[in-house]
Formats: sequence, C-alpha cells, structure tokens
Amino acid sequence: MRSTAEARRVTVLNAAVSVFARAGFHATPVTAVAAAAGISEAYVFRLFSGKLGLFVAAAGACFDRIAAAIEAGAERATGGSPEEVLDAMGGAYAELIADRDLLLFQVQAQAVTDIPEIAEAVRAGYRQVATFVQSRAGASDAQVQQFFAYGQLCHLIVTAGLEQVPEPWARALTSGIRHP
Amino acid sequence: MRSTAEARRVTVLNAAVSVFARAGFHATPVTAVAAAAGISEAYVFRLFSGKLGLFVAAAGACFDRIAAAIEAGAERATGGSPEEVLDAMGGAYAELIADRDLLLFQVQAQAVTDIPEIAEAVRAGYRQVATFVQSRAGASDAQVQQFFAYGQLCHLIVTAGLEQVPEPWARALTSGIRHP
DNA sequence: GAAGTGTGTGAGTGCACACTTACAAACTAG
DNA sequence: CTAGTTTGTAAGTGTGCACTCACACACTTC
Repeated sequence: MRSTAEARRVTVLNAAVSVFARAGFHATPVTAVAAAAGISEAYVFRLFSGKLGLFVAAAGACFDRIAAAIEAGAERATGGSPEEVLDAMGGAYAELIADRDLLLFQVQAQAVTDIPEIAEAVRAGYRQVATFVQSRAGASDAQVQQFFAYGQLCHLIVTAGLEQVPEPWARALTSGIRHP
Repeated sequence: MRSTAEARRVTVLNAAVSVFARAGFHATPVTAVAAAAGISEAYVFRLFSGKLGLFVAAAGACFDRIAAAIEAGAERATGGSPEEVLDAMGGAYAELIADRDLLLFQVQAQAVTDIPEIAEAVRAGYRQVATFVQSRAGASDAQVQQFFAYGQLCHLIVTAGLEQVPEPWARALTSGIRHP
C-alpha cells in the first residue's frame, strides 16, 4: 500500500484545479490531470466517478481554499467595521489568486454551467463564500454586491491580460485593483 | 448562385454566436453551427479558416452588436451628465442581453483566452466598448471601472442562475441589477 | 502460506469531431 | 453553346479522448 486512496484524492484534486484552470473542462483530457498528479489515468477514474465528478470535486476544493483565505484575511482586519473587514478580505483574496489557478478555475467553472452538476457546484461555492462575507463583515447587501462585482472584474482583467495593456481604457479598468 | 458568400458569412456568424454561447468553444462541434445556419459543415470550413477563425469572427460580431446597442442607448439619455449617460448605457445593455446569447458568448470567450487569437479578440472587443463608454459618457476612470465591474457581476448572476435562488446571499448579489 | 482487500497500471475500445477531397449544380461571360 | 467561376455537399480520413478490463503488486489476517 503506497498511499491511501483518500490522500491520493487530495493530490489529484490539487492537480485538477491547476490543470483545469488553464484550458477548461472540455479541453483538458483526464490524462493531463493524471500526469500532473503523477498517477495513471485509469486510477483517476477509479478515484472519481468520471471526468465530471472530478471537476465538481475540484470546484469544491477551489471554493474551500478561497473561503479559508478570506476567513484568514478577516482575522487580520485592523478594525471591526464592515469596510475594514471587507478590505482585509479583499487583500487576502488578491494575495491568494496571485498564482491565478483559483481565479481561472472559477472562470472555467462559470463557463460550463450548462452542465447542471457544475452549475450547482458553482452556486454552492458562492453560497459558501458570500454568506461568510456577509455575516463575518456585517456588511450591507450593497457592500457585499460591490465586493463581488469588483472580484468579477478581476476575472476579466486577468483573462484578457489587461494589466499588460498600456492604453487608457485598460488603465481605467485596472486602476486601484490590488495585485493581479 | 443561391446566395453570396458574404451574406452566408453573416448568417453563419449569427448562428455561431448563439451556438457557441451555450456550450463554449471546445464543446461545440462545427456541425452544430452549420446546422443552426442551415448549411453543410464543409461549407462553413470554406467560409472560415477553421473552427478558431469562426470563433474569432463570431467574437467580433458579438462585440459589434454590444457596442451598437450601448451607442444607441446613449442617444436616449435624458441628460448629458456622465451618470445619466452611463445609466442609459447600462439600461440598453440590460435589454440587449435579455436573450443571454451575447452575455454567455462573452463568458465563453473569456474562458478560452489561453488561445492567443481569442485573447486578442476579447481585448479588441473590450477596447471598442470601453473606449466608447469612456469618451461618450465623459466619465471618470472610476465610473467606467464601476460600469464594467457590475457588468461582469451580471455574468456571474446569469451563469450561476442566481436570480432563481431565493436565499439572502443571492438576493444581495442580484439586488438592483436590471433585468437578467 | 493462503485468502482477502486495497492500490495501481498497460493495453485496449469505441466514438466524436476537425478538417479534406472529389464532385455537382447554379450562374456568368464571351 | 461553351468555358470558367462560385456556391454547395456527401462521403470520407485521421486523431484524440472518455472510459473499461484484465491483471499485478503490496499489505493484512488467520
């Protein structure tokens, strides 16, 4: 027994988030995930119920990591006001997505929500994050909405590579956005 | 000669925007676009340089339609202040994307920006729209940024189907958003 | 040490799909 | 009418990939 199945699953999920993030669900063969995890394709199919099951599980892992980072960020808030807590959460999120895997995975997941299981996983992920943000920061609906609107703007900035574009319109969209 | 090639190209592009919007670039076979346009797959390959060329052309058509709608909306602004013009543009956009094809196509395009030609098409599209918004509304960088941030939030709301979710976190994210 | 259980893989199988080719029909030019 | 051009297709071809199966090795239990 080289390893337990449960430990393998964790390894595979980390690899899956990374690999699916780059090319998306349909363009990523399961062999690519298997190779990144260092095991055979056949064993990935034994550990998960299929490519879809693997992707849905990876989505869960992705949102878990985001929620954990935002939670840790909130702990570091200098004050207790909603604005300060939201700002600390935003900073933690900006740090987390510096490597882009988690951000790109979200974009990929949103793009395949025509598959009901994935749509449900996306909803569950945002439910987890949004309810935490709202309750922990004690923020108003409008503040929570703004928090997520600018988060989604980050998705556009990163996918379109706007931080590399020196033109005025791109500077307008990226100005003041932390990190990416 | 049943039709000119140029007229066929327009038909095919409209079909392509619709069909790619649903399942995305990789999951959409060219036969599906051909069927929606009412011609054979082989002829689609003669009209466009390949599946990628077709998608890039469809992206151009998509952003052209968005820019035209926003421009028309701006003409209907009740006043001349940046806020009023932006509001009219937002209203026009909300109307335009009621059928969801243009919105979902943007999401799909952003998801395949790892393909350089598509990334460039997405940048070109947002350049077209953002420069127009900024110059026509005479808005500040921050106002333009906010305009696009809430536009991107619409993408999340629609892809995740949040308008169907009765829970408080979903209401917070969708409150005040026009239409979708 | 035999039997059972959990971990792991190589070698398929079948199908979907991007793209090509050979060919046909409509139209145009002279 | 004929020769040439444009619009259009049916029928392939080759490849990549999701998923399976038979089999092997490690470890435990009695």
